[in-house]
Amino acid sequence: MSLEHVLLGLLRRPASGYDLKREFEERVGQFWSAPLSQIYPTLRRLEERGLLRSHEEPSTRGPARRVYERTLDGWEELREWLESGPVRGRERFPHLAQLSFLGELQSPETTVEFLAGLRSRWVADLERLRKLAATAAFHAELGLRLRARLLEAQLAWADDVLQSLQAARG
Amino acid sequence: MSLEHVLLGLLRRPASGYDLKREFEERVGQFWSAPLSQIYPTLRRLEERGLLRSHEEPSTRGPARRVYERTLDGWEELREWLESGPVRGRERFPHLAQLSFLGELQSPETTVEFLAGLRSRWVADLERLRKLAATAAFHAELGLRLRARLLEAQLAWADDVLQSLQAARG
DNA sequence: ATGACCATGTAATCCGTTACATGATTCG
DNA sequence: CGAATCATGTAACGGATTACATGGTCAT
Repeated sequence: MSLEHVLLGLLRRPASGYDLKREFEERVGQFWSAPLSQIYPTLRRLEERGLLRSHEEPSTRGPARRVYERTLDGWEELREWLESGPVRGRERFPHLAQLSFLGELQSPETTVEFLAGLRSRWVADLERLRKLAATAAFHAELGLRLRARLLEAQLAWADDVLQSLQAARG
Repeated sequence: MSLEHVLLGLLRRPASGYDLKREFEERVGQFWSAPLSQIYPTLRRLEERGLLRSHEEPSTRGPARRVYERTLDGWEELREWLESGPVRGRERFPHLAQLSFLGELQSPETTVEFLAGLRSRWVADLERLRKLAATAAFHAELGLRLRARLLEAQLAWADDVLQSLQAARG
């Protein structure tokens, strides 16, 4: 499983499940996310397997915090994962599947609207990203730069297609 | 669920589960896939819900084929899905998560190897894609063109990063 | 007092993958 | 005879999402 590895990766310093949820969004939010209801049990499992250890700490407000840290075995596991080369991800792009069926609707306006919707979403994403990218460490920044390039490529494609659709209609 | 919608979308003409598996690879293989073991029960469920209907047909070889086709309700469901605008996909890019942790290894060679691995994978993907793109209908071709652009952007990024890493090491 | 934030979790359900099981036909 | 292709499915497991449940603190 990758979530386990991602959690190990995020645990550079001791942190609670709640902390990790935030770290998640800050450090890998652009390419991964998980709800607390998945994080908590996963941390437990990692502890059972000896890859993490934990202790309770009082909280300034709210219930006691269970703070996790990597064990040596946990670090080993992470290192192996990182050294095993890039994980092959089977990505799903449901919107592209939609696009390939839109022809059946015989409605150019719907296709145009659809593309315009994608486009404006990507513009918003790119904007958010640019704000993030200002403050980021090297390895983290690599991922953000890629995300930016991908979004730019997507925008170029959308513009392209929209133009050719409009040209076809006159 | 999107798999249900994708199956509805693929069913332009009556087809068996086995047929659909192929259609899948031909028409949306670049952005979606599903094993037969998921396709069969899903078709059943769609039939129970009245979105598909089926009948058996003898096969030239092998067991009888169960051939499905969309009902009016099925077509309605598909149309609504397509008209509801682009599906927001929560994409996971485990390799980018890996990348953001690689810094902790303090080993530039590992990072370089990692990137080189990604790069060569993408080169292979792009090559396969170019062969496909020669023969494709308009709406299908849109998706392939986007895929190509994305792969190109990824390659440009990889080259960029590799170069700057090598420059940093001299 | 109301709502946001801190902090933990369980349960139900769904989606997806892998493994297993079966058997006929055709081509080399 | 063996491998590939046609054709169907079930079962077990694992991963992810959504809903549910609880309760304290702090700022307005």
